[in-house]
Amino acid sequence: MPELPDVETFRRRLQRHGLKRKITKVGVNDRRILREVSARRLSSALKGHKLVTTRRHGKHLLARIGGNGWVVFHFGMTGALETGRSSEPQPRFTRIRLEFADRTYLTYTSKRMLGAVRLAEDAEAFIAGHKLGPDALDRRLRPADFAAALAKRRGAVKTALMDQSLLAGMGNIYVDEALFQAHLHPKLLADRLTPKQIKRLYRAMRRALSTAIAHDVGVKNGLKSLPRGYLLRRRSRGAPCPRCGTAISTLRLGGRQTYYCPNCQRRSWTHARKRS
DNA sequence: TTCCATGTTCCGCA
DNA sequence: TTGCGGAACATGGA
Repeated sequence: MPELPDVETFRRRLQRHGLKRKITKVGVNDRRILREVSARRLSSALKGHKLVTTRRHGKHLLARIGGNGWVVFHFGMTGALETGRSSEPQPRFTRIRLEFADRTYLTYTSKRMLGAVRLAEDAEAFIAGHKLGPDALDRRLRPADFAAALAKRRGAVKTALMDQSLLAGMGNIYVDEALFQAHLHPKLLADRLTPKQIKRLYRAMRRALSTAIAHDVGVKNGLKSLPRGYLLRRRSRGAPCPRCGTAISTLRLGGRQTYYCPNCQRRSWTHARKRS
């Protein structure tokens, strides 16, 4: 599930239900999810302390520990953060569980175990160390920065947008949506987009991400709760394009299945450059 | 049973 | 050096 909008939803959940409560117990159900930290060290860093602030950068969620440092969550393809009362059963696939003094809990769940939980001394250093680009929704990211980043890329625009070192937060799903909204073929070359196309893409990307957050896509009905006109509501081959009715096509790009409308997202001359 | 999956990383090749 | 395809990771669900 987790791309930027989902992680933002988890952040808000943590902000609301996980801060300023004393952590009384740290349960590690499966230590394979831990990176560069032992279960014992994670526990001693958290136990007796409170989480005091949250922060999201791309698909990473960071929570500042009252004592010192940060706990950093990455969700892989199937991770989530859930909260509840201690009396309720814990969710399936719980890997890490924090018990709070007010008899509530926070769990990190992950079906496929592709995510990671770690500790970091400093948030900025963590972001820099993991070579993450600017957050895709960061207000400081201006269209000109976006254009400059794309201009440095040789390959397909879709591949560029998925590269977390260029831009943090976009994944397979939302890249498809942004390209669809911007009427751009996924295989257009990033460094050959016109200023107009880049502007369209920038707007479509920001709109798609903030719309998904506003619609609580990470919580409620998932992608089905997006407004009409969104490709993601029916992301399947042969489904009618929500704009023109043409059957949605697929292609494989960067190892991922890519959905697009062959009519709305026609290639133009900007793609025609051949590799030499 | 087989295939696919919203992420990341590493390897080999061109 | 850059970009890309493919595989691996691990496991549930269609």
